[in-house]
Parts: sequence; C-alpha cells; structure tokens
Amino acid sequence: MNKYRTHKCNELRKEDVDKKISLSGWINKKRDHGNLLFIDLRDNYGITQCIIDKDNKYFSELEKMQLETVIKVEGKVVNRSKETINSEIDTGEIEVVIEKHEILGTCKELPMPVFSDQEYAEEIRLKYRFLDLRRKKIHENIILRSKVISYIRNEMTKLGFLEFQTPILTSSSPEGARDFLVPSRLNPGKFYALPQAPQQFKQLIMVSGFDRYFQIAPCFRDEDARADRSPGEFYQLDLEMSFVEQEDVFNVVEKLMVNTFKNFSTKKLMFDKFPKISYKEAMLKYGTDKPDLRNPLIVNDITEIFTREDVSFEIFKKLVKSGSKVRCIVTKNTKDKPRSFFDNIDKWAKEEGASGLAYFTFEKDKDISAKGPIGKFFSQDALAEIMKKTNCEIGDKCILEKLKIDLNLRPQNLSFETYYKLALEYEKLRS
RNA sequence: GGGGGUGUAGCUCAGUUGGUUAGAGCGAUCGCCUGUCACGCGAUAGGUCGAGGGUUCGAGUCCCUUCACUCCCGCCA
Repeated sequence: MNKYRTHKCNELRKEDVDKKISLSGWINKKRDHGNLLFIDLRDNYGITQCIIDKDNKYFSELEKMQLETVIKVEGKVVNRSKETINSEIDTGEIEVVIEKHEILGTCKELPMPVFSDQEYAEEIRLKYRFLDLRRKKIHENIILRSKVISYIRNEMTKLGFLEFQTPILTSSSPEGARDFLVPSRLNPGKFYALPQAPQQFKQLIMVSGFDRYFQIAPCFRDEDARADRSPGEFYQLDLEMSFVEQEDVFNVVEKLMVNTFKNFSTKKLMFDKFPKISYKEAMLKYGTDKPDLRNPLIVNDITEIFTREDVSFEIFKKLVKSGSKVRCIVTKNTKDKPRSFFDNIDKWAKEEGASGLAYFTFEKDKDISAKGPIGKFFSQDALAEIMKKTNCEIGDKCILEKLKIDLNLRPQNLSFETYYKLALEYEKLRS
C-alpha cells in the first residue's frame, strides 16, 4: 500500500462508506466550531471534507494548523446526513472522520491566500508563483493547457504529421519582430538569436523529404507586452505539408481547431467550418482583415444617396459628383449617448487626420426624421432609403464620413477609436 | 520610445476642501462555540501612506523629481 494515500481527494463516494482510508494534501480551508473542526483537504484532483472532534487527541494540534500545511490523514469514510451534503464538490456526499494525521510539510503565514477568488497584482502572483498555481482557477488552467496540447499532438499524429524538435540558438531570420539575442562565448562580439519561429529548420526538414512536419514551438519575440500578449515567449502550432494546395492546409487546420474547441470549451461555436472572406471583401465590408463576426460591423456605401434631388447636403453632393465615396456605419442603441460622446469621437478623428465626422440619429414621431447636426439635409424618403441600405432602426445613429474614411460600429473587444484607426489604415492601403 | 492610470496593514481596498489619534474586509494571534462548507461571535497585534525634495502653521491629500506596477500607442504571426 502506498505510504501517503489510498485515495485521491476527488475519489471517495457513498460506496466507500466505512472504509479505512488515507489521504494526503494541503489544508485548503478550516472551519473551527470549537469542539468540532472541519478541514477541507485539497490535492491536484479535488477536495474532501475531513472532520475531527475534541475527543480525538489530535484535535488541538489540527485546530492550530496553518492553512496550506501538507498533511496525511487516516480515518474512516462516513455518510453525510442529507442536510449536510455539499453538491459543489465531487466528494460532497461523504466525509472522512480523522483518526490519525501526520504533518508532511509545514508553512509560514501566507503572503497571499490560496483559497480566494480575489484578483491579485501580477507582481505578487509571480513572486509567489507556487501559491498562485495552487489556486483553483490557475491550477485548472494549467491542467487545461496540458490537455489541449496533448490532444493537438495526438490529432496531428493521427493526421500523419511527424513531430520535430529544432534548435533554440540560431542565427537571425528575417521576420518582422526584433530578436532576442544571446552573446556567443566562442565568437566574441557575435550573437545568437532566439527563434521567433523555427522557419529555417522546418524548411530544412521539408526539403529533406519528410512529408508532414509539426511542432508546438516556443516563439521568442523581443516586443513589448500587451494585456492579451505575454512578452517574450509563447507557443504556436507550427506545421508544414508536402504536395498540397491551399484547401488541403485549410482542411487540417479547420478540423483541428473546431474539434479542439468542441472538446475543451463549453461555449457554442458559431461555425462548424470557417467562413471564408476575401481580403478585399473584408476590408470593404468590415474595414479590417480580422472582423469580429460575433458582432459584425458593416461599413455601408451610401454614395448613391447623395445623387438624390431630395438630399441637400451640398458639400457631400459636390464631392460625390467629383468621384468621392460616402460610407457610413450604424451605431446601435446610441440615442441616449450624450452629445459629448460624439464630439469626442469627432475630435479624435480629426486628430487622426480625418476631416471630421457627420452623424445623426434616426427618430420617428409620425414621420421619420434625423436628429443631429446634419439631419436637416435629408428628406424622409432619403432617410428611409438609408435605413434600408444600412439595415438600421429608429434610435440608431448613423455616422458618415465623406471622402476617405470608413467607420465601423465598435465590436465588443475593440475601442471605437481603434476600429476607426483600422478604417484609416484601410484607406491608406487603397490609395 | 510616447501617453494615461495606480502605488495606504501580509492580501484586496476606502480615506471628503490640506486639519486632531490613517480605517474596513480577509489573513495572523488569543479566547468562546459540535454540523460547517466564504461557519459564527469577541478581543489583540500589524502602517517609512513607494522613495526623495518642496509649498504650508499643518501634507496620505497640493507641486517637482524618481522608482515600480499597469493599460494604451509605437512595435509585433
């Protein structure tokens, strides 16, 4: 029998009642009732409630024990009464009556609590990384990553790919990002680069006649961090295939990604197959080559409106006559936004080099009308036509940019400003 | 490299217009409590208010310098 445990902390069930068992783990939480003490014992797998009362000679010793002390407990599995069942944990129908215990590892006062959902600054989390990694969510994330990587390896192997390793010290390769450099001892004044991607090596593998390559490769890039982008190092699935066309590559990646998310996420997938959007279409319709299709922002071309007799917005009409386009975005449910919100966007747009924004809100009393600085230039029919073209509703706001700028409604994960900037970039690309 | 934000107890944070002794929750220590699962109740300890300088009768609070962290821009497959 194993010296430390007969079971893991997620294993015991009703069927184990009356068994003599032993568990080893960390004291996750204590609830001390004075003459009765509950100890939640935690290991990698789960939590088991252990209980001891004052008749046991170890009571006072356990009562004083710090959270996160590592102990082995021996005892008997008992049923919990109906009212005291805890459905939150796997072992919630039973508890372990402690008969004996042994301290396997003591600890000092904790610099940060393990049992807590509180957010902590990165600084403190990294300083006490071993405690951070014990916390439920982080611990689960690490386990998830392990499982995902293992799954991907397995799938790639099944698809006939061979996994390769490539050197970490190399010479610089011509990707865009700055390289991390490592001084060379044997060649003073010269440096190795850490690979941003194993480009050269995988090409070597491919020309050597290995048919399908993959590697879950560390990628080093000496670029500044962002909230969603760790500095320095991350991992990517890198793959190469011989004697294939674009569709063959798509098929592998699409299947792998969809299946990975189906297996490991509870979130609903919008697509079983990746929607395919050409670069040109994406830039025209969304103003970016990575549109957020959960909340797509459509750039509408309403140039035609400015050829109508019943539209009197002369500046735009003139420009349209000389070949300019007018595009607009619709911002949903913005009728209650204060004037200052749009003034700020307008100000920002000007700072970014635009000539300014025009906007109005669609309203309906008896007739459709447009409220806003330029609203008065449009007839009811013209407004109805814009609504039809842009698929917008009463209460939405229509933001126009003459000439050069395409705008989009802000998706959830991008600021309006960022999105606007992308639109500007798009225009640069086109001109 | 540029801009913004933050820095107060071990942790998370509050602190009014510059005004007496800088607070709370969690954690720690001590005491009480036999059915909790964020157990409960009471008490105690714990502070260079990031650091340095300045203004002021008086600075956690205002100003300057500096450091750290963080977010954004630049940069980045």
